[in-house]
Amino acid sequence: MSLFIYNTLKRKKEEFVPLHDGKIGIYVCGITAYDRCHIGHARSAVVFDVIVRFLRKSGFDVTFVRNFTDIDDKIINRSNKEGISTSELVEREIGHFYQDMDALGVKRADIEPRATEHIPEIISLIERLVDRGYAYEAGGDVYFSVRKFPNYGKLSGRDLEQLLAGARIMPGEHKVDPLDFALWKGAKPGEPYWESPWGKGRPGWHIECSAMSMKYLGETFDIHGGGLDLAFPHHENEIAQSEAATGKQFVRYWVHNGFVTIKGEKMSKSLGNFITIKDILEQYHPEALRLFLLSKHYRSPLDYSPESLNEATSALDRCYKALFEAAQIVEAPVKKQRPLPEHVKESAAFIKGLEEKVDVAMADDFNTAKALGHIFDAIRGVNRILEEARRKPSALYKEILKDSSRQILQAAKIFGILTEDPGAYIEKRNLAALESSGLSLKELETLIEERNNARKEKNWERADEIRDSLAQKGILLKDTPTGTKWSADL
RNA sequence: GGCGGCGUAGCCAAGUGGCUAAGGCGACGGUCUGCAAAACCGUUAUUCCCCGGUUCGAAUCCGGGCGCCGCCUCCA
Repeated sequence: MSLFIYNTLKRKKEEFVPLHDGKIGIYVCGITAYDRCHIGHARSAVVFDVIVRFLRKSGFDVTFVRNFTDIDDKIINRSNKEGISTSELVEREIGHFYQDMDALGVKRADIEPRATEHIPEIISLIERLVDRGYAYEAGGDVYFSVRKFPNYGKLSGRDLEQLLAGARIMPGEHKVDPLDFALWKGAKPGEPYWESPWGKGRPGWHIECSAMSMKYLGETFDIHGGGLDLAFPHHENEIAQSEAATGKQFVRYWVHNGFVTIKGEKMSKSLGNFITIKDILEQYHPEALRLFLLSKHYRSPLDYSPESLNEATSALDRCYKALFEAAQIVEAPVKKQRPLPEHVKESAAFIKGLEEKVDVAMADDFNTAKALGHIFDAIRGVNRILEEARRKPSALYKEILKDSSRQILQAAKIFGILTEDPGAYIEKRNLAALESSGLSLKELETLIEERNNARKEKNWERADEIRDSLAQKGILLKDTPTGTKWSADL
């Protein structure tokens, strides 16, 4: 199956053909480790996590690199403010990052390089640029001469004159042209520094990604990703530096994810309107967050609200409930071998084709929203089969439900959802509801018994009273042929 | 101001020239139930921001409006 990817460089969807047959190198800009990650970071992480999973499943041998920026102005400022070293701050925040990602089920990249561990590579890349006349030293800094690189602006669609209007030289900078950007920054007193041919200093932000991506993936590689806000200037500068140094195309496909917004505005540290991953996960299941993040195409803006997470939670519950019910049927002893009705066979046949449908959707520029739609269709299919299985039990349902569940789980894998045991998921929700209701299990069971006695005596008033008061506490009662069941208000 | 994107049901959202405009959340009616809940079935956009054009045919292409958002400074 051909894979189509929207390439920011070309501003259109195009067929993806890897540089080396069957192999893909992908580099994604990671975080600057100075603060907790918010939902915007989660989106980028989850989107590329899913993309990498899909590429691997499609048979590609993927090398996935995601960096940590562990030295820059924000890190220095923050560590000064907190009175700790930059490395203490960075270690702490990378620890937080891993906590969040592990909770979210975002897999580690194959290589997770840090800028400070690649100073020699960075220096040699800068030297190459100086040698080729694209960079110059000034006052202990080294700058890239934007005007010497003719293709500058090709990614973000800007020309130099426009850029010049907004560009300026800040105090303390030594650049010759306002358009130029720093490759190396001379150390100010008290700042961390490394020795270099230009004296003590540290790398600029953009150069680390060029140096590290080319080190691990080669001077030309397939996919470079990141948030849309990185397209300019970060990625534009990466292209300029890398291509000026090598004379070769740097990246073949640029992939940018859209922002998470809140009330229609971009969520960002500077606007202060962000919600951290940690905060979200205290209230919602990690898979509900993944479902929310994947519910819209990765390039579009995605608006966060508590309601949207509640919706995602309801949708997730629906899936787990169906899978749980299916597992119950699979385990229940049934002797009858009634033949299966036609519509059950149709549902099962649809579910058999699920993985292929999901793959087709994903191969079209990673259309997760469409793919998830197919998964929900399949869940409805399972519920249809269950409906029939409850009405007219037959041992034949066991196999068909087992198969259907397996296919759904298989298809859901690349999204990192439905990874829990359905029984455990529901149990967890139920216990949480019980706890927040303030009742003990014993008290709840006593109430259920009392209600059932009332029902036997047709004392509906008392029975409903008990049910209503439990409902107010978030516990639902369900009278089934096999007795009264209680559950969280799913 | 320059560049880019978006506007599909009550809400979220897929669909980029032609089969019944996916799916989720919600609402309403039915089946089930003592009544409920869950699940299933049905209803919920004769129409895709507005106006004009191209075409046998447009949500989808083109032109013009209106509205929203992003980038142009650190940002996933």
